[in-house]
Amino acid sequence: MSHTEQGDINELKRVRLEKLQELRDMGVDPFGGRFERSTMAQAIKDSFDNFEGQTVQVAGRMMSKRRHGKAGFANLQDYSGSIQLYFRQDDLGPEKYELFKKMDMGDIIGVSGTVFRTQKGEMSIHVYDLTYLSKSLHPLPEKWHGLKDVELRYRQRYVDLIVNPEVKEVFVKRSRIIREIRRYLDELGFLEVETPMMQPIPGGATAKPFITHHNALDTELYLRIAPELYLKRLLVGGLEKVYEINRSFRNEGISTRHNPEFTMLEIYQAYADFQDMMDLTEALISNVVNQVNGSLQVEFEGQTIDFTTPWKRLPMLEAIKQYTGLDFNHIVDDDEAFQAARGLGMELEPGAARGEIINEVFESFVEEHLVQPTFIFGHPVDISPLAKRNRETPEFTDRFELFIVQREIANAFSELNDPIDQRQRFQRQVEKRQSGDGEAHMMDEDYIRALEYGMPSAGGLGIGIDRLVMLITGSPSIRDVILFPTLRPVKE
RNA sequence: GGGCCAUUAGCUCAGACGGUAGAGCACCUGACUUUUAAUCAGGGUGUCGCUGGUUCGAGUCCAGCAUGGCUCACCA
Repeated sequence: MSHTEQGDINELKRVRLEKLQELRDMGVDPFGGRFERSTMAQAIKDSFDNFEGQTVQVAGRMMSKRRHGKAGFANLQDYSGSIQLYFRQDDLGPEKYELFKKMDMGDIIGVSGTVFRTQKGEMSIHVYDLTYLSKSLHPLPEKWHGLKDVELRYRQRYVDLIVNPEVKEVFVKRSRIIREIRRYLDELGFLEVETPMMQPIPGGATAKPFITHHNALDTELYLRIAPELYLKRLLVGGLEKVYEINRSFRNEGISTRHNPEFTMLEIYQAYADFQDMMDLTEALISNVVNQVNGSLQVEFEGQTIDFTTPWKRLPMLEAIKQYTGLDFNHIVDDDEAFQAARGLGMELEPGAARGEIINEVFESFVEEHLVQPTFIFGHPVDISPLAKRNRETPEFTDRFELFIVQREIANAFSELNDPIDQRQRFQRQVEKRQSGDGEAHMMDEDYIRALEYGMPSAGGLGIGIDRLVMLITGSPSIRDVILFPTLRPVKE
């Protein structure tokens, strides 16, 4: 232990360190090893009749302790739940009972005993042997308010998980959601793949990347902002139905809806289009919600979200017309669009393209109204550099976004597979980049070459897993569904 | 990055007008062999986020900084 740590040590920790030494002096290893459990706390409660009178071995963390002279009670918490323990000096003998007396809240122990019910009816274990498995040196937060300090909850998630049971439930649910997604896609014959997270050219989204450096290669690498371009290379290679669930990274602001690293699901299906992806999105999400929550209705911030299919499908221009009265079908050039947006009180940078303006208007006036699951489709090509143009109206794309409680949950389109058009779109992005837009795409020659070999027409879909988990678990902040959200490091 | 708010004991929180720092839980000592927010008797364990300033005197007022939350901007 370092000198400074010694100096900073507080009374509570000092007392526990002393007890630790006392255990050692008694010949007890405070950090015991393997312990054979015969069952779990919750299992005993769930089928008490089968367990009553039986001998069991359980292990876990002691969360409370009530001593009554030469007997006492404690509560033992394991992954499944918690159960009360009963200790009697007459049954344990003075040495083991001394161990019980020394036990602190938070200590991890294994016990052996018989299952019984107390006079007050509490299902309990009458302990006749106990083993120290880990001494806890820090006091746990208060027992009925739990740990509330948000910063501490995120920084020391382990403590949060110990004392706030609902936190564990959220992350168990998150795991089930992802498992259910995998199961669903695997059953449809999709192949799960892993593509580079460190990329020489970051692409597939408009976002600022993190930059890092590889020493041996002496080259800059970017943490991926999306897996998209690699997954579509796989379509070229003949992997016709692929998906990837993993992290992407964007070097942007942090908010209740944004974490610098976040989990995205991307799915690509050859010979399909964005309509197929809409059907898939609807089926996938409604299935997951139903499997995980046992219902298609979900409460979120006082609102009931109904995932019953089919969901509303609304063309973007239609939605804008509905909420602003503006019909961009009749506003055909950039100038006119600019004036129209100004008329709505929007401040725009001069030189914006009609498509960009349409998107701005949509985000400012429509998004806030989209509470129930709604597909918005038909995005301008100006804001969709990787999406296939619509046959009838080529300045729009066959693309949709899914909105639920004002949040964008999914984004999908018919994938652009024309290498010549793709090159021009990249070129346009490169120009934007040169004029200072750090989020615009870079030219990706290898991706163009892949398209030149021939990529089947395909539908592609991206779903923000963290946001989906937020909805399903009723969590208002993305930090509530990420175990270790990004925080500024504490500096010494 | 902007705006607003918060920061007091291990945890959850009080601290009017500026006058020697408080409670509950936890912890320590003792009593108690079926309690469960156990109870009873006793004990306060603190760089009031940090640095300055105003003042006879600052947890309290002022400024700057730090960390976090909400929100706006940006995005998924």
